[in-house]
Amino acid sequence: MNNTVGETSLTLRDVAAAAGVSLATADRVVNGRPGVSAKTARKVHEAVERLGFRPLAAAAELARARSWRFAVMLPRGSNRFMMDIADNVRAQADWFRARRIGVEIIEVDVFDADGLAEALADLGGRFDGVAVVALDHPRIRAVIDDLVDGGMAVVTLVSDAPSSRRQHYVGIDNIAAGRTAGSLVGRFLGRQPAGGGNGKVGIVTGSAGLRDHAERRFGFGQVMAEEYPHLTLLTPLEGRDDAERNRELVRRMLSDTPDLVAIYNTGEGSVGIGDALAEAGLARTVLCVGHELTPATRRMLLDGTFAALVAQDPGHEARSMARVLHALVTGQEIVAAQERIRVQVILRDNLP
Amino acid sequence: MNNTVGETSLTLRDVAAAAGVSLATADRVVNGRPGVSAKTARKVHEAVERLGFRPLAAAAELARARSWRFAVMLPRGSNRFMMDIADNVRAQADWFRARRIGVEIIEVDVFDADGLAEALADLGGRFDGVAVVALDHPRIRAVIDDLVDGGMAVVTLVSDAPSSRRQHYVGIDNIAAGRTAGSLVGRFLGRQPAGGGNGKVGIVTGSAGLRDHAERRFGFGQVMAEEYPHLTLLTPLEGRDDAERNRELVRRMLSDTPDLVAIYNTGEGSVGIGDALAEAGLARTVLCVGHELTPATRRMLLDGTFAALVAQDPGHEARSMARVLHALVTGQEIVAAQERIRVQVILRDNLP
DNA sequence: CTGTTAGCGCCTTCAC
DNA sequence: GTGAAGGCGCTAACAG
Repeated sequence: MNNTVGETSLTLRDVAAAAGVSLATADRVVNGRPGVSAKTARKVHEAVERLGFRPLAAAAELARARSWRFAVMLPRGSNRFMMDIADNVRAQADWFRARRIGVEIIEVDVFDADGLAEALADLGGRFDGVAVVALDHPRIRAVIDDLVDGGMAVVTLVSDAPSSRRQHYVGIDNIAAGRTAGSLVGRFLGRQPAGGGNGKVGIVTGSAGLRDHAERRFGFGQVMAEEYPHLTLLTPLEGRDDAERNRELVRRMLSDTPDLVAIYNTGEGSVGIGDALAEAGLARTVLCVGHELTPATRRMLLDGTFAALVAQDPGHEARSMARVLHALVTGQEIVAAQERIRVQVILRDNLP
Repeated sequence: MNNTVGETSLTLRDVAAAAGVSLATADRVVNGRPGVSAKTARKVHEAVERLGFRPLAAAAELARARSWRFAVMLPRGSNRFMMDIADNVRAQADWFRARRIGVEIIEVDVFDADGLAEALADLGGRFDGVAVVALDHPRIRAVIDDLVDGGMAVVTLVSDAPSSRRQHYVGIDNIAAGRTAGSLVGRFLGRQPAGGGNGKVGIVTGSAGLRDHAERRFGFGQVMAEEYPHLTLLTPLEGRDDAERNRELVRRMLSDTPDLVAIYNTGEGSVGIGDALAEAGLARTVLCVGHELTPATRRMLLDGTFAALVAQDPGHEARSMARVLHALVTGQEIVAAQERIRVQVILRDNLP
């Protein structure tokens, strides 16, 4: 076991000397640029291995002397979580500037695939990289693939388009997130239902068409069916992530379902659910689990209206997006473990 | 709302010109070095503000042309979690090398305050920064303060020494971690005890003297007393984080306590608990919550022996330690949000 | 296919 | 207290 990490500075010049070639040739080999004979390349590679050379990132960055332009496409005028992402991107201004990266945040209407597709296509040529909250739609896939073909680095953010050739997805596994919510609901209710009856579980979702919400519902349903068959899932109600609509939906749900024991919200607008429960005097009686940490959900976690939240960290996502795009355009390696976005469980006790 | 982040390259030379001074003077002001009159400094600061200048990190790093030495002090021959930290430090070899940082991992006997103190004192002068799994002990505090006075950057890792003048703590809030474990146990058991009796909760801990374990027990006890008074906590048993000892303790606990409903392990060696329960045919009957994700706890989470784990991410901690030490020695800013180590809740469904 | 050379933006002597 | 000049390690023109 070697306990010393990171050796003393060894420069490309040393490698070139060891391989008996010029600096420029060594550089070409190390960076995989063309114009070097196989034999020479081998000599250089060997020297690199033998000496254990790693280029100094700072010198490479400085010498490259070029700047980058990234675009971040977020859903227009939407929910708090997306605003958090945007804020976290802005909070990285210094980080970007220190790397000569200019970032433009572009707002688009995500629900409209054609609009998103056009806005994306419009980016071609003007940017070196894009992060986009995607829709898994044939048109979107096609545009993403065109951009990638055009040499642009493309990462999807929060909502993936797995069928496209995007280089990376910055976001959580939404099926796992749904399963996690399911286990929390199931375990918190207890395996033996207390009240005698078997209990109904209501589901509030943003829109049946959004991939992330659909995946969460799927994961949630899986766990319920496998592990908690005594609980009955009600038909999901679509509130479009809007608190007001959610409140109306839950009001009706409460009057229609006397044996409602829990509610799971796959998206935003949880505060409407809390309000409806409070009106009915059922806060802390009906178990609630939702997604994402916002001022509203934090408050409802603290006052017990929500028992738990399943969340992703917008700060981590914004930073990961920046690092990944930067690594992609500069040809650096991506540290997979660092960029894996965790499915977090937040209780009142581990609120950050 | 400004949607463009990170402007075009502006160099120190531009700032110097705008302020009507030389490059060297502008540099002195920007880096807070002495030898500049107040009036000149003001002119430069003003130009920096007006133009919105930020130094290019890569150029600064390259020009500084100096290397650093960091030491990482970990408990000797200890548990899996510490090995994970060490592995993650080694996995960053490239990151360190790219910044001219040499890292030495030093193993010490943590339980021995005098030995740790000596080993730490021994570092003076030989390193620019240290990360240490600390003991909150007067001697340790004194040595840390001496090192800091001597110009060394000191961060505590996993276990803090809050009374010292260490610049940063890389680790979780252990009271919050204990509270989180308490809420999980309480909620998973159900507010109304099912079996008629009120139920006993066993506690296995590493050593009463370790600050992190003590804090976890404290947080756990708080939640139990406040929220689940119907549950009775048994006296904590010390198994020194050893699986074999833990197995013995739990065997005895099971025969002494017929109405045992749950076990909380504040430390390592959870596998011994699982073994004892399996022998008694009580796995998945007695609820278990423990700490840290290892191959053993992962397996027991998957087979249902453990219901949940409260964890911290050793990869995040190793990277955070590296970034923080680097920022401290190079005088860069620390991104607090990025370095906050989260108290994670891991269920079978959100296993990474 | 290979080598030479002039910077990238900042920091650090050294001289004034 | 201030300025001039060289160099950090690598890249990208340009020659050869």
